[in-house]
Amino acid sequence: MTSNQEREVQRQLAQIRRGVVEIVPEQDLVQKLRASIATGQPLRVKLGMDPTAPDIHLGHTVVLNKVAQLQAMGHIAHLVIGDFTGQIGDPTDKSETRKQLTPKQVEDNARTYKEQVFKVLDPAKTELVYNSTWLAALRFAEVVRLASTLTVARMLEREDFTKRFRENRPIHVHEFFYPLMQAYDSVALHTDIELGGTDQKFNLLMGRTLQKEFGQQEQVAVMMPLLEGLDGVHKMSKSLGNYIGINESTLQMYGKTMSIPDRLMPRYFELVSQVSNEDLTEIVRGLTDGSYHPRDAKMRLARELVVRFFGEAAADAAVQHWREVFQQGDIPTDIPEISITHGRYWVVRLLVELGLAQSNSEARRAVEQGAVRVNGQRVEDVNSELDVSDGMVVQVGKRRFSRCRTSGV
RNA sequence: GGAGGGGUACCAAAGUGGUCAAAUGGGGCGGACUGUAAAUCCGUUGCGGAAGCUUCGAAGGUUCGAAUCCUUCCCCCUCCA
Repeated sequence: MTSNQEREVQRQLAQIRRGVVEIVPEQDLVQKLRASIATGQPLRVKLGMDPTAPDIHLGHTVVLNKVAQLQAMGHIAHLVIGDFTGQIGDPTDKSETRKQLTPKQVEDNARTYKEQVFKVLDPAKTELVYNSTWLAALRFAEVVRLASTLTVARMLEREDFTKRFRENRPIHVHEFFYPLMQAYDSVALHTDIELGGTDQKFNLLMGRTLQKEFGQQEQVAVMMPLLEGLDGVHKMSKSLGNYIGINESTLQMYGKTMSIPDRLMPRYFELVSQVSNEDLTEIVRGLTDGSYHPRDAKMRLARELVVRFFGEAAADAAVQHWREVFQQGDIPTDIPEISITHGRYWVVRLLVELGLAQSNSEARRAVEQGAVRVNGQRVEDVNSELDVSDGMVVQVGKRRFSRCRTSGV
């Protein structure tokens, strides 16, 4: 190995290390990088995606960014659509067995994925694969063999299993198969590096176990931190509603970013921003010693995100919009339009019609609490009847708007 | 297969015949204050334009009246086999 090559190994290693929580084991990674650089063979990087919820958010991009980085170094990525594993669902604290997706749903979700994922990944260096391809083909005898490689005690090392076990909550036997199947993906793909959040540690390590069992070189597990969502506490997830989707409108993206708790700014800059290391250090320092206003940091981040996914022009518009609506309290220009039949409506019903309230009771409460405005005018009386005109703007609280589009003539 | 414990609203958790649409806490939503931040304070949180209706694992039953008592069933947990 030439010294140039060794330098390249160190360069890649240093880059890979950025932002990661843990590389297990790092020594294996070094060896793989050496081999790859010496032979010119790219490493095979695996990232699994659950096809049940096809919307990608910033939390996902933490890992995706890392994959993109590896691609930039010349390695190739296998994006595994877990259409088979998705039937079980990665065991969590609460989730019960998931309902099986139809092939059509999987296909739809996969398509949505592709669109979004390639906003981050390099399509030329990405192979999209479905794990049903190999998992569905396994015979029971082979499954038994897989299962025989590990013990219940080993399974219970997994934190959520231990926890449930300890708390006397149910653990279904089939849930044990999830890590096994994910691990088998690595066998099927001869994976060199598997990426995942820290919550994936157990599964990632299982891949090593199984690969060894199959006489393969063991993969390296690279774990990224879990990004906290808008609430600042729980990890970003769609089901918790605390996410920023990369497919959301520019205004949503900008606005939601602005609502992230201040204290998360250093973390967001580290994990989702693409600022240089030097800038990052500078930003964090400023936030810490108070010389950099957290709001300004957020504006910078919010702008960067919108630029990245939608471009400069969109970002400028988003900034301007945000200033108008939230700093000056105007009605936003770009709000969802709901078509509605022309006519006279009881406020409560109108809110429900427009999707601004789930039920009459909820709508009534909103009015009673002074949260409802029509064209900027507060509606005080629950019994009000309103004539709906085209373009009328109805607002609940500070953030929910709908514009009426009277249908027909 | 046997013995015992348990299933209450978004979550946690009280309630063991009426005063329970169900305490309390968390979460959510709204308001005030702000920077769509944090903290704090206040209100609200089954459905229903009202009368009222439905809710405490499910279905029946006892009762003037049940989340509370009885029966059957489903599910979870523990110990034993």
